[in-house]
Amino acid sequence: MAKKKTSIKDIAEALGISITTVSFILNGKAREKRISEELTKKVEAYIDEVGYKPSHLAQSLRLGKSKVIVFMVEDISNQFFASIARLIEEKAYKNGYKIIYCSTDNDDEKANELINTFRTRSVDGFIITPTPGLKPTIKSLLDEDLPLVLFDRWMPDLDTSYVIVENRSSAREATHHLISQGCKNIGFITVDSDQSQMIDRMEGFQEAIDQSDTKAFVLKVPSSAFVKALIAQKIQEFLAQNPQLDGLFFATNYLAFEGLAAITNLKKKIPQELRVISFDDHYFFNLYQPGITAIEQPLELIADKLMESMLCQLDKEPSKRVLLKTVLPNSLHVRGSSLGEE
Amino acid sequence: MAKKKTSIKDIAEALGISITTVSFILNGKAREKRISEELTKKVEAYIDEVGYKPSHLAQSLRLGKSKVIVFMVEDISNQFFASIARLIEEKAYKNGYKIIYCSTDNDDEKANELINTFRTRSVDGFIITPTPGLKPTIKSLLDEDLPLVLFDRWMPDLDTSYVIVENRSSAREATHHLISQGCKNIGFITVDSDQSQMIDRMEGFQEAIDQSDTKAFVLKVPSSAFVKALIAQKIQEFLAQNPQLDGLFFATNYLAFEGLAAITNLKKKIPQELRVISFDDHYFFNLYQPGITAIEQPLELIADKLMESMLCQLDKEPSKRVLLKTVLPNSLHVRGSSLGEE
DNA sequence: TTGAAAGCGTTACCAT
DNA sequence: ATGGTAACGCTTTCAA
Repeated sequence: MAKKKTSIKDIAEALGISITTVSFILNGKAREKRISEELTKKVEAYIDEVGYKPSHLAQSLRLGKSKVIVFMVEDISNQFFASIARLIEEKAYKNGYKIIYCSTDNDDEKANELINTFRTRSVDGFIITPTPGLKPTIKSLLDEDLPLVLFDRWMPDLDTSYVIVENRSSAREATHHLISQGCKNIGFITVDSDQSQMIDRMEGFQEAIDQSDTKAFVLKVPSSAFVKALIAQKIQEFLAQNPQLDGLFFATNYLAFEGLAAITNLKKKIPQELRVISFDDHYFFNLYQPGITAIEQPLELIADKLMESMLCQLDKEPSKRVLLKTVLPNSLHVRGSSLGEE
Repeated sequence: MAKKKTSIKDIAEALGISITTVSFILNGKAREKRISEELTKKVEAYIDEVGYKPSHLAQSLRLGKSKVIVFMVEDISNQFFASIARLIEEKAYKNGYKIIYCSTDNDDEKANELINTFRTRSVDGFIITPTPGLKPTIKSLLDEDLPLVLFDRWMPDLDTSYVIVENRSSAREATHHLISQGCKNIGFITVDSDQSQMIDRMEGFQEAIDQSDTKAFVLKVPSSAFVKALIAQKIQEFLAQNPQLDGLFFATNYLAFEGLAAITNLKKKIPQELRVISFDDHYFFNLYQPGITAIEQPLELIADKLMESMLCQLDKEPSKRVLLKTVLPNSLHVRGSSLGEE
């Protein structure tokens, strides 16, 4: 079929008019440039006929904008990130943007490399879940005035736009809930990392503990142990070593998944022997028997704010950009797993 | 900081040499073009110093390849597609390709629009989970010699590269398994759609039924009912109307999720009263009590083959491309949910 | 051993 | 009311 792609030049030649005229018509400037109705119609008809589509590449090169946003997360296959990906996709396409994704695995080196691949001005903006080691790179992005929104975590000493949730207060509230259900010895299971969201959750937990006469036990699963089987094993050991535990708070859902496996292995009854709660609600928690109490992040809102924060940078001059900083509330879904017997 | 981006021209000027020379050195052709060691070193040092990165955009325009692959699936937030996304990402980046994703929602019109957005030669290849209505568009992609790999489903009367799994035989095998566990009345729950993979699964189910003295009950959830709550309701009605059912085969995992909720609502015991099996294994199935027997698609292999099929088209001349057609085997994970009492 | 220049497909300024 | 043309940043052929 169509061997050679039609270009604006071909159209101009075929119709015996100039490239400029075609371009104007294509860009809806026919009126403005006072090109005759008649010619406009003719050109439009021809464009339709040959099915011409302008080259994004050439447009990007010329205009200096690629209409591409990079969505750089820890792991795109993680349900949380995948859901956000789905939600921002809609909004992005609606605004003429496409999304390139990539996963960092929380690996600084890999993340740095990826950012450097993209900063090659082939990309208009970055949405990133940063790791602490990314600070210099993020800073350089900022220096280059590249639109940037951090999410899930942020960098307290960098002036960036971000969308995060109230990790600390939600963790505190959830811990209070466990305490109110009669827990006296609560285990907090988190990852051994200094990502801001994890630190905040841990602090919220500690705050609640400090305000009560509950005992706290903390397990930080080393990120080196990040093979599923190993996580489960670590948790199982932790549970076995602390038989007095009557409550368990997982800092994120994939830890909870492994934890549930461990609990099942140990034949502990939820919630009778162990009350369980997790950060990051998941479809699964609702289906599990008993339902797992969880803190739900407002996905839709996060996605909304993410794109809003991005778009409001994309349009404007670097000088008069507004860096939206959003902190969103979560909601606690109380299900069977955390209820004390009454 | 760096206000103006450095271009190859800036480098040439700064060093008082020509653009060509810089370009040659950048592209590792210094040797080949016999540019002096000395100059090469100098240029490389300077490039390092100013942190120059070539513009992908300009390169793409010049070379006619964007090094971008579109990954167009039904729904990127679906765990299956998200997992594949994660796996092909690795291979793509390793080969210098980036991935733009988009979700079709199985909506022909939306999918068509998306494809047309991309065919604008800003993209080097397409990986697509097609819907039947996409045939003309896919055909036109083929006509334009755009590298294309279908997956999850295929289009029997189109000569394309694809990666699919053995839906029919796996469904047959799974059904046989249910029968061997004593099921006499098996319900098959699928979506009302003519996607090839769903048809194949259904046929596999029927084949097994036909070879036995088992009775089959089929529920096709209308895609119009695709709100989660509605799916669950449809399934619940189906179960209530067919109390004789002693086995249930879900054609895909999200149906199973809703089905499990329905079963829980009806207080049916798995597997004592109802043996359950699902297509598309999921992390969740292993954790659920009892474990849900499921057919697992070989994700890694699918991703491997997907990129292999893509890359082997990307490199070659349209005329001498090989269209890889891959059909991969699944594996049945037997868990508690399908075991007959003995 | 190096350089000039054409060209990829656009847009937009400046002419006419 | 239209058209010529430079420029976006790069690769590559041809010349020197």
